[in-house]
Amino acid sequence: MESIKHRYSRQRETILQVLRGTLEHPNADWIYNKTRRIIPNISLGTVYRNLSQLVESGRIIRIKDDAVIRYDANIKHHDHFRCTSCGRWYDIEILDNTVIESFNKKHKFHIEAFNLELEGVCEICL
Amino acid sequence: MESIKHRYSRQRETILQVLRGTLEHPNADWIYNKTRRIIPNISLGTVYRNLSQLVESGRIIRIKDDAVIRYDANIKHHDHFRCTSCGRWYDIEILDNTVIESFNKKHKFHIEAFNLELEGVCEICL
DNA sequence: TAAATAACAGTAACTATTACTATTAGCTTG
DNA sequence: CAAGCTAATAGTAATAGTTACTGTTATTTA
Repeated sequence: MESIKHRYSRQRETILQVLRGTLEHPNADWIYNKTRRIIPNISLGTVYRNLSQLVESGRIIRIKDDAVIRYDANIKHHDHFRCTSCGRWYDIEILDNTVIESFNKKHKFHIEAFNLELEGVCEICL
Repeated sequence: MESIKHRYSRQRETILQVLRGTLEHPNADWIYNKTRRIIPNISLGTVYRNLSQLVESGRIIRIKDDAVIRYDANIKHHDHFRCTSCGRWYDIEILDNTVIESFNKKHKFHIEAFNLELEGVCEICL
């Protein structure tokens, strides 16, 4: 990762700071609106392009809602839990590499990445 | 599940047969085109509506690509693996309920559903 | 400090999905 | 089994999220 040559841009760094400054798992539009408070004339296209670049360079990760793509600045492996009652997203830990490695040993697949999404009811709502 | 009252419709049953007849994990548009060979004037909206109903009633499941929703007629729990080289989707088994149950015991979350997606390189491509 | 070009803002286009409307066709009940 | 109720339909318009395009700006490098 991070092999692609990217020039510095204030827009990209601001987007990253915005995302690092929240525990929500926002989508592009949320990030766009927050970033606009800092760079009022930033364009939505710039947000999308930079989010993709940040994913590409491994500085953030993508998570997938039913339809919308959401982002997370926490790049160490973790799983995601969505509360069906309040809609919050949580970072949780269930899967680790050992599960994957043992699968790789048994089969002729080579697993490079995995994404686990859970849903149910969170502690607050219970 | 299957508590909702649905009238019979040839369109819905045909869609289900089309999906049961493939091991691909097609999206709505693919299903629409296949179904059109049987019911030429079926509408895309009908396909979407029925896919949602079939999910609702537990006869099929949804899986999520980066952007597009895909469907699977195999409703027994399994995980999905996508080959980054050829793009194929595979049904595989890694997670089972015991992993989830043990998590539920340790935490105050109540997990109701989970979806694991993996990517890497498949046997054929290796 | 000038040339090369990545990144930008602004906007148009695209794609997947949902909503709307008038019509058709399963189901229920007298 | 015919009449009435309304789910489901076809066809189309609208929406939302995302990507592509264009002329301009700004970072890098030599």
